[in-house]
Amino acid sequence: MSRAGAATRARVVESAMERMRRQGVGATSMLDAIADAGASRGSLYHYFPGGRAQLIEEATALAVQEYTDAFSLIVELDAEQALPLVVEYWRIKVAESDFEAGCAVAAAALGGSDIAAARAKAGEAFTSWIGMIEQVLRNSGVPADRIPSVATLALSAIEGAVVIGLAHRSVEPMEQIAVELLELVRALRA
Amino acid sequence: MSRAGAATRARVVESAMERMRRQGVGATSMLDAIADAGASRGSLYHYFPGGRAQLIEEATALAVQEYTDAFSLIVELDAEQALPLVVEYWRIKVAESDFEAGCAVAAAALGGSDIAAARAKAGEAFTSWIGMIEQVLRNSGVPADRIPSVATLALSAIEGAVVIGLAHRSVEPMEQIAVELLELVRALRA
DNA sequence: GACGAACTATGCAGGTATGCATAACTCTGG
DNA sequence: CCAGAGTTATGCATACCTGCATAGTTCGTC
Repeated sequence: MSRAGAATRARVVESAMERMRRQGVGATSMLDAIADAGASRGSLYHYFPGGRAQLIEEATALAVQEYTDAFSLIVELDAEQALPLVVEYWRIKVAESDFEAGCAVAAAALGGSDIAAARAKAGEAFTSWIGMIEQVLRNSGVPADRIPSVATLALSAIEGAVVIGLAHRSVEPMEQIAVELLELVRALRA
Repeated sequence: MSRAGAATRARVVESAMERMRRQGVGATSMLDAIADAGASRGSLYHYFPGGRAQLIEEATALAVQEYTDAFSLIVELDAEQALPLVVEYWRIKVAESDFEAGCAVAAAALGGSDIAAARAKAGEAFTSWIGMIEQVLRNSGVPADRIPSVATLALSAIEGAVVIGLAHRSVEPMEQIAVELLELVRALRA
């Protein structure tokens, strides 16, 4: 994988991630991924000797990294600043897909008992994101004993609002939970 | 479909719903469903002339009805009584599958653009459930202007907590959001 | 008990997915 | 220029799924 190969490989993984967002893990095939990426079938077992399971796992890892990068800055902020950023991110991402694509990590979490490795990666990502939200809550003066449960509530609400938003073809759920989560933090502020 | 047929047909739909909960829509095949239900392939196009799309749609509708029935009583209750019931329902349902099966309606919402009909049904169900939660909030003395957004927050958090709980193989997310949602309603009570 | 409808069982065609093998091409370094 | 690793192209075996057709069976009704 000297030069061109790396780009092709990355495109295949990205295509798989996109398919997962739109159709879920179960309906995401390797042939779809290479077709979207404009790669040939020969590339598949060259780059992914572990077969489909490896591709799905890498697509999940890519999604985790993409979202984590996008949100890495929030740990410096308080809830008043961070929450609108996160909600706006998902608002745009869901809307620009015309309400066809959600969160690839949630898709991995809901996949079958094949792809157990990808599901485990999704779990680790959720833990990490809850940790980041806890930092935001600390920055916001939320009492320490409430921080873990409020952080879990926030992440759950965001993931759930994306699902409901897709079904409703609307960003309203995301906007509503943003308002309420913010009000909650304000009420808890010491 | 005089007598035996109705039971067989119902078993097939239920098997499809269960597969959706465990593997998502995309990985749920008609052959899986009849295998689980102990039916023969001949039954398929006899009962479901609309093919796979019809089966998925009916499985989604069955899930909607099952959950709606289970929660129909909460509209008489206040949040203090209703929230533990709903969370306990999902806590048990997820745990008894050994963290393999989530919400079939969420699975339908995250399915591909085939099964658009099932996705629409999921959207209607979410709307209906938000309405039921709104009634609970009215019963609990929550200010009227906050009721829609708090209801959306509650449903989003429940759906999201199920997803995260599956990934973590834990019921803790569900328990944590229950605590926080209850605290939120208490703080809002007039 | 016989008829007819509902139901079940099984086979086939077409399409597609995975996993692998083999061959051809490309690009780099010597 | 050329040797060789890296990369791409293509074909094949196997298996699965859908959709349909056809035949056999069971059951209620008359």
